[in-house]
Amino acid sequence: MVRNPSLNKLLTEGHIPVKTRKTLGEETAETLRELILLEKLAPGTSIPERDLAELLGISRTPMREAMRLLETEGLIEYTTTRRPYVANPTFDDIRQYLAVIGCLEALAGELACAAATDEQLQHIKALNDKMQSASNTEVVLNFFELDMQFHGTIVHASANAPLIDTHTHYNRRLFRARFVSSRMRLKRTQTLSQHQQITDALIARDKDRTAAELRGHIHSAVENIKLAFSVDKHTANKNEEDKL
Amino acid sequence: MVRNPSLNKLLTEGHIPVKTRKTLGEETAETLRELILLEKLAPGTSIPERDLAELLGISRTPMREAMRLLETEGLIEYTTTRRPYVANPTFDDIRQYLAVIGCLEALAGELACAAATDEQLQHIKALNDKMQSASNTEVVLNFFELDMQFHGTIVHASANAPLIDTHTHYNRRLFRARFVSSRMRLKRTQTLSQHQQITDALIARDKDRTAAELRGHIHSAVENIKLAFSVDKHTANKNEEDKL
DNA sequence: TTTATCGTTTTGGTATACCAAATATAACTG
DNA sequence: CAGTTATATTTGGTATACCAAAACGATAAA
Repeated sequence: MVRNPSLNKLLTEGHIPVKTRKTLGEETAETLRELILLEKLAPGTSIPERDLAELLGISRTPMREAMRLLETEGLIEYTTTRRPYVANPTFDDIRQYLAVIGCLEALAGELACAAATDEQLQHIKALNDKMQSASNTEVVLNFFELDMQFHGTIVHASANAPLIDTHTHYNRRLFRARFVSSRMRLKRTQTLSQHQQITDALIARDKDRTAAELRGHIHSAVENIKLAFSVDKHTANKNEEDKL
Repeated sequence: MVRNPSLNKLLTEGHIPVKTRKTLGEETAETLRELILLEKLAPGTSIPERDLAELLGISRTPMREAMRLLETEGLIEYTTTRRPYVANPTFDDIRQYLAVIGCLEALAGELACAAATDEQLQHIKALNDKMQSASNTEVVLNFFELDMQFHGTIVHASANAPLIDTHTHYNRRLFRARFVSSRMRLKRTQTLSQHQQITDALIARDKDRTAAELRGHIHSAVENIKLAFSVDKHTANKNEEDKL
């Protein structure tokens, strides 16, 4: 806190938004996360603490902290002898993640029906509109970004902090899978119509319908990713053969 | 790994269950967690790294690691100036946790209907039977233990590792609340009848009914904890007054 | 050629030292 | 005496050193 009593009072009363300072380890976690999600660090890569710390010009202490953080997020795993490496989830892992995130988003949708402000609903609607109209003209990455934002905004509208937090974690584990899936534009019309249904249900503040729509949406995400996964593995194997 | 190739083969083929060695930080996290859940470290208590490390006879490094772990579990929080203290959730926080854990358990119940082995279902039934018959004779703590086991076993039967993990985390955040609630034996007959319904639905492997029963069960947990919370706060205030 | 053995190097775990920021304490001033 | 300022102490963040375990590599034996 601040020494000055009168200033301190201001802070205590919460008029000024105070954000806790970020530690070097947390910042490192962010850059590490980006490296992993953008596949600068490919799945399965082993990541010795020293090398990575040196690479980023920091000591091992905050690097370890960052790696521990990413471990709880499921982006980094450890061998039985505690050697860290970038997680490389199987399709079955991903299906499990999706089962959970589906249930989380359904809950979020339910809560959002009661808790969302009109502004938030308008924002969701705006995102949906943008996706609907721009689906053909926009480049793939933008569409993907919009998709993530759409879901994220719904979850935020639930106003349930731990739910938002847990959702974020699962989203990170699924980032690559969703990205790959989105890249191949599978069933985009289906995706768009589902988004439309979700948006409508939300604006009507219809809990059950919103939850059901979100559940169905994630359910078809499983199918899309399954397809994307098999294609991806196939090309990966071809590359392997090329190397041999 | 092991140096000997033939031994190594055994390990790789997974015939021998290999558990990754626990680090001192993780062990410390466990003891710390116990200290917090058993209120040896009361909610709100500030916990300086050095003191606590010295208390447990270890250096600050693993202690920091442990505290970081408990932070992600929500048992430890940090002030804006990064001073750690034992989390002290409000009733509203707890309600938010319960909303999430309710949805998680409902999902687990659904999955368990398809994934559970007959042995697991029998185990769940056995736990329920034990609670039903022993509810009057057993001491409070045993009843509480059985209750936790009952729910935990259902979640495990879902065979969804990340779900189990996330559920464990939320359970820890709710441990004290549930314990306090359980201690005052509110609506125990209701609890027992709900457990019976859940067990029946599970054994019938009826997804929808299981999910619905679990949802309802958690919903009444909110009511119980709400009541317990107000009583607890009241006595706490009385104690405060006693001190003055 | 394959497999076991031994010495070397790498790597994660832990303890410790140091610093800057934050807190507590004392001195001071209106 | 309330409130400010200056000083001392505590505390968390980071870097670094050291150790034991693990991985590596070369050599020897079957």
